[in-house]
Amino acid sequence: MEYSIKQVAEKLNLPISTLRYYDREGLMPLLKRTESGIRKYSETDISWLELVCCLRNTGMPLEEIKAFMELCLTGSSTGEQRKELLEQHKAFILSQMNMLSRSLEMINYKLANYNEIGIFHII
Amino acid sequence: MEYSIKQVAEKLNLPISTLRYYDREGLMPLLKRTESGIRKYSETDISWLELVCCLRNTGMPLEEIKAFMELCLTGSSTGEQRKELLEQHKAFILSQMNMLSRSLEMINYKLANYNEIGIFHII
DNA sequence: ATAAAGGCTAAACTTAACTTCAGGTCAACA
DNA sequence: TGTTGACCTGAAGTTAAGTTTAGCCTTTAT
Repeated sequence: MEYSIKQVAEKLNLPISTLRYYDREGLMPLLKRTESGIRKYSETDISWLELVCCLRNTGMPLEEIKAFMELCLTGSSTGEQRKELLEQHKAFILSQMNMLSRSLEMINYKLANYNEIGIFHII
Repeated sequence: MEYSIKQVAEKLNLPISTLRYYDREGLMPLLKRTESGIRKYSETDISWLELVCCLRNTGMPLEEIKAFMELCLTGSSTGEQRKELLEQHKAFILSQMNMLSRSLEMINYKLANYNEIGIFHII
């Protein structure tokens, strides 16, 4: 099954302009076109895009995602490097989660103050 | 106790340029200066900055932080609004954490594949 | 008294990640 | 056959959040 850019945009909830941008930036090296130049996304393209979104949403820069992709394209010899890259990003995500929960604590503390009658000091 | 911009930068681990930028953007309305115009940060300024960093690190735009600050300055009548704003941001943080843990799962799944001998397919 | 270290400003520059625009092509259907 | 809707490109514009630069002033230590 193949999908038009519009269908992919709806499926992944991304703007069409972003899909074109990712392609332009070389993040979709396997993406095929019709003779007349229209993009046709395969299931594999979509899986790859899902991974791109996952990495992007968790703060990996497109440059790095591209580097990862290039490792994938190079073949099985890069397995260790790819693993290393994902491990690093995993550590990054864990530290993000950590920061979020510390911030959450701070905010809960503020909110608790707001709930005590009359405690509305500055900050 | 009062602090110079350099001391604050070290304490909060922020570049001096960022501290000046925050001030320039109106995020430090209570910040005092010496006669000759040098910033002197009070303990309160530092607490406020810590909150700013907490909100900023968790994805709140400076514009919104500023809006929150202005509510704080307006006084106790804005208690409900401030509470509402923090509650919303709390919900945002929770959804962030959610996304991070879903992404973590995906990455763990990829990593598990890398650990199985010979499974180094594309993507 | 003077030099070094630290402070100040306004304005320009940077970066990532998109989005918008202008102008053109393609495909399907009434 | 023509018009409508979806697609294309290259180039320019946008936005947030800073950073850098240039030129100048102040404070402190020698």
